[in-house]
Amino acid sequence: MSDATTDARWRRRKADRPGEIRTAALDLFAERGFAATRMEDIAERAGVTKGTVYLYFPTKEELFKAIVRAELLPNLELLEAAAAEKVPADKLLEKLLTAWGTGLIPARLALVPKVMMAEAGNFPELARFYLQEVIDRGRRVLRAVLRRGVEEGSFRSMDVESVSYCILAPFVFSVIWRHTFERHDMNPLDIPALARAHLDILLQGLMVSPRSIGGKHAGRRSKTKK
Amino acid sequence: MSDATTDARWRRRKADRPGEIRTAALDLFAERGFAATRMEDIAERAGVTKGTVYLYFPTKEELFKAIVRAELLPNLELLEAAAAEKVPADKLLEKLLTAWGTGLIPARLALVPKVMMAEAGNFPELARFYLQEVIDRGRRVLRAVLRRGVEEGSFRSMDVESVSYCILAPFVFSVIWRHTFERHDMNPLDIPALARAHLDILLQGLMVSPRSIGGKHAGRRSKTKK
Amino acid sequence: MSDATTDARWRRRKADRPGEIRTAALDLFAERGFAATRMEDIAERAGVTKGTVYLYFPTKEELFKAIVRAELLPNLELLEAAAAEKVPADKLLEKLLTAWGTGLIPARLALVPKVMMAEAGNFPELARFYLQEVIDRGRRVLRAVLRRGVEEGSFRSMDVESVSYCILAPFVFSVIWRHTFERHDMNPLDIPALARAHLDILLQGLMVSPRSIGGKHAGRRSKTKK
Amino acid sequence: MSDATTDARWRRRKADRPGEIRTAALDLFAERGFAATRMEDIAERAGVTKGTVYLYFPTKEELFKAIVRAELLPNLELLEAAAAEKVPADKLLEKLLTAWGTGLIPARLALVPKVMMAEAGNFPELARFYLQEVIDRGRRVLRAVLRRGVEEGSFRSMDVESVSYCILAPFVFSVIWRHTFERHDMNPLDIPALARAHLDILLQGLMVSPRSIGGKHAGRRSKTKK
DNA sequence: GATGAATGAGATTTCATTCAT
DNA sequence: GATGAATGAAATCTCATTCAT
Repeated sequence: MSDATTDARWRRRKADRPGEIRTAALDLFAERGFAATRMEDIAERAGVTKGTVYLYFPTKEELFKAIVRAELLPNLELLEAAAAEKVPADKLLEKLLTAWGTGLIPARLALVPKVMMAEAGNFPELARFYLQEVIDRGRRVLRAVLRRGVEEGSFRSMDVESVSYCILAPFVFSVIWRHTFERHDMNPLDIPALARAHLDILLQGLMVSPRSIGGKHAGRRSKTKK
Repeated sequence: MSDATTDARWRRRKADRPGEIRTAALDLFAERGFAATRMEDIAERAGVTKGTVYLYFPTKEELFKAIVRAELLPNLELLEAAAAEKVPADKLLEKLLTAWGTGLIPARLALVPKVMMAEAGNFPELARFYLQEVIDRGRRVLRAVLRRGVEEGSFRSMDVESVSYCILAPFVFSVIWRHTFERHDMNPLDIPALARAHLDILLQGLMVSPRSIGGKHAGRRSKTKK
Repeated sequence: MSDATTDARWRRRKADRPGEIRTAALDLFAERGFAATRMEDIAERAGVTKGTVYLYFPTKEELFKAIVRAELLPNLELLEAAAAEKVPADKLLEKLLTAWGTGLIPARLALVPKVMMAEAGNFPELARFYLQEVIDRGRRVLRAVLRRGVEEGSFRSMDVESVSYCILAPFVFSVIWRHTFERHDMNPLDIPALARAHLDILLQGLMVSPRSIGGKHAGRRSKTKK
Repeated sequence: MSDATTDARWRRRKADRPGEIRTAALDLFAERGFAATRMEDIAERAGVTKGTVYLYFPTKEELFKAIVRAELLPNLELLEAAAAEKVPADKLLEKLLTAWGTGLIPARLALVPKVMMAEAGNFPELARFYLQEVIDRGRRVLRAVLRRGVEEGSFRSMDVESVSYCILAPFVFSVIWRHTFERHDMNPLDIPALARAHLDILLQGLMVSPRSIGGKHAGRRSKTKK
């Protein structure tokens, strides 16, 4: 409207408009859901006007799909990197969970899954696509690590399919938690502690010869045993 | 319009309309989300018309709140029952996970949490209410069991707060999974197997002297150890 | 609808349902308007249920028309009585205004006009009907009185048409006032005082030889005059 | 849809949309009442579509309130102007009534009061607001004029409160009349004649030494007296 | 006669989308 | 490229009316 506005909108001319819009939209979709998020809200958070969003994305649905597609790559790269590591399986598991616990894995990474969980019913194709391109691929990596651990003799024999879910579950859980209840919770989730506890249980529960890991509560077995 | 239709609408008068509507609505909310569910769809699934829904629930929001409130009681009763059991902590844990794995805990119980996860951002008060009345209470029960297990000498010392989340996570995870990806998944989640694997890992991971449990893959430690 | 015999039989045993419903409806129509009044509100105020209203009046519109028709008779009777009086015109005018000021003319009588004023646009035929059967007839009576007064030599020559409106206006005005603003007004309309003032002005303003009337402020002319 | 339509809807962009919508709405509210007027009708009369109305007014109720607020200023300005005149009270009264009679006071001014009378029951706060900001203020001006007339010696002693109502009544009455019955009436209200008759009665009725005013029927007292 | 659960047409309101500027 | 006024389809919600009991 005013000159100031006009100036402002040109000030960031070089900025990545589509990226900014996707980011704004993803945040809002995660917070309110796809249907409850208005295009105008997305535009506002991205610092543009409604019309501009349509300049880059023909429909709200396409915007959503673009987000999922755009977030796909970082996910896959992370998976690729994880699979490439050539260390013993138990060390790899420890590394992954530690990366999660110490915040090396960015929390934003989980926003698409969070939205996906709520909207899979309304976007079946997208859900199928996501399931195959990200989730199944991730599970395959995880199953391979577990199988390698068994072959290496460090892990007990196990139902790798089910165990892979057990390993993923607390991660998925924590993601949802942070985006749903944390804001209202008195005692917010202590992710590092959760990661430590999870790792401890897993190593104790999966390894043939459990070994102690560092931490407040972990690895006291010998002591306790008397 | 036709006689048949006219007859039909008066035939089932004595039925529990509010209950039927709540059930239909909860199913749809879980499937599509709150905003994406039309009142008319709810009515249709409940076998009534739009107007009838408004006869019992003044707004869509109130319908949602009524659902949460109505589903509260069964949840709390289940919790109460779980807490009342006077058996060793590890037996109790086993019992709970077996109940889940064998379908004794109805899957519908988890629909409200599923919807809550998607809608907490839009219904902050309700989220807070649910968090306190169901989730916090459930966590307290679980923590008490874990603490008792430690005191009884069967569980290792642990960070009960974090461990309680690790125990809950696969349950929550499976709930979400079934309502989001299962329909598109080639290999649907094997809940009994997941429950067994989870129990195995937990007992191995938490107990001072792990004991064998029945199952395809579980409890081979002693053999292997040797 | 049903035969007179049936009506009569019930009238003795039970209350006059149609009358009660009309009364309740008229009150609400005057308070909120026709469109803003719900059939259920009418039923409730009449102490019956929705269905019962439809037992006596096929539609909301017919209920309104029935009210207008039912209130017609008392109005006409009042007019007839007024016209029948064989007294000098100025005495008659005084009598009428005194009747109004002292509450001899029931306030309810004006509810239909009040509603009519708001709804004439939506019920053109009814408005026309009311205009002819009540209003025009009333004006004719009033004009006759004025004309007689001029002929009798007590009133000045005048535009009887316009003067008849001037006489009616404060009455109509007070009716509306009471049903719109009085509830919110600090100084509610003092009808007796208004009637006295109106009469004073009229007699002073219309008569050839004005005469004093009783009252706080009225009839001080002679004194003031010197 | 068609090209012509598409063109048309962008053609008059610069027009004062809110004002046009308020004007259209006020006309319809006065004609049919608030509840009986559909937003779509308002839009149509304003030459826009439903959605556009909501672009400027969040709800139908707010539109009504905006109308009342917007019409407030012209009313108050008129009052201010009336009060500012420094002429003898009887001259002022004459001037006012003549202004009304000759159409110098626009009839639209009375639309809000007309609607207010029908809707006061549904908008109590607005009624109270209007009563205080317009009506009470208007009455105060009128009472001051009357009191000044008494002090100046031109008016008889009187109950200024009641007399102020008597003066207002025919004006209010005529407004309602025109918007309710005139369309169905064979003999439409002759406002100039009504204003003349009213002024004649008032001057004769209120002044200590009545003076003749020009007009067909007025001021024949001396002749008649004879 | 009386009831009130159920209906569905129609109102208000929302918001994704369009397009002249 | 960017804007935002305008649109209209589709949602929520209301309520006059029906009819089995």
